[in-house]
Amino acid sequence: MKDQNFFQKVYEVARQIPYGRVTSYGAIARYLGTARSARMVGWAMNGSIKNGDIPAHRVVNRNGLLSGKHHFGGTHLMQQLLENEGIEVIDDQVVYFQKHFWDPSVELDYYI
DNA sequence: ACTCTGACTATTT
DNA sequence: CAAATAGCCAGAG
Repeated sequence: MKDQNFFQKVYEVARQIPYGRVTSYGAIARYLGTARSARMVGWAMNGSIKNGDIPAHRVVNRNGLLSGKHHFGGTHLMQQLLENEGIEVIDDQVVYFQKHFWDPSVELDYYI
């Protein structure tokens, strides 16, 4: 097992994202203590696909843009999933992103 | 052991 | 205000 700790944490947090909510890579990274490793969060999400059970579609960049939609295999699968959860997505961007934003550092207390 | 890359973010031009 | 650049960490070749 090595330190997949990082990935593991990311997976756990991502898994705890409530239905109809979205968060940003940076928010997760910050929650994990590695605020500057937002990219790593995305990398972890990449593994989350094969890992499964990870609602990566609820994780977008800090702008609410579906940056990782291309990694979802499909074209607009990510957008469709979000819309299916009641999140308005226009032009690959989450509308009222701030309103749907879910900050793990705040909602999940400060530790996992 | 070294280098490159990447689903980001903040800053500067 | 929009676009370009740099900084950043950690995994994979």
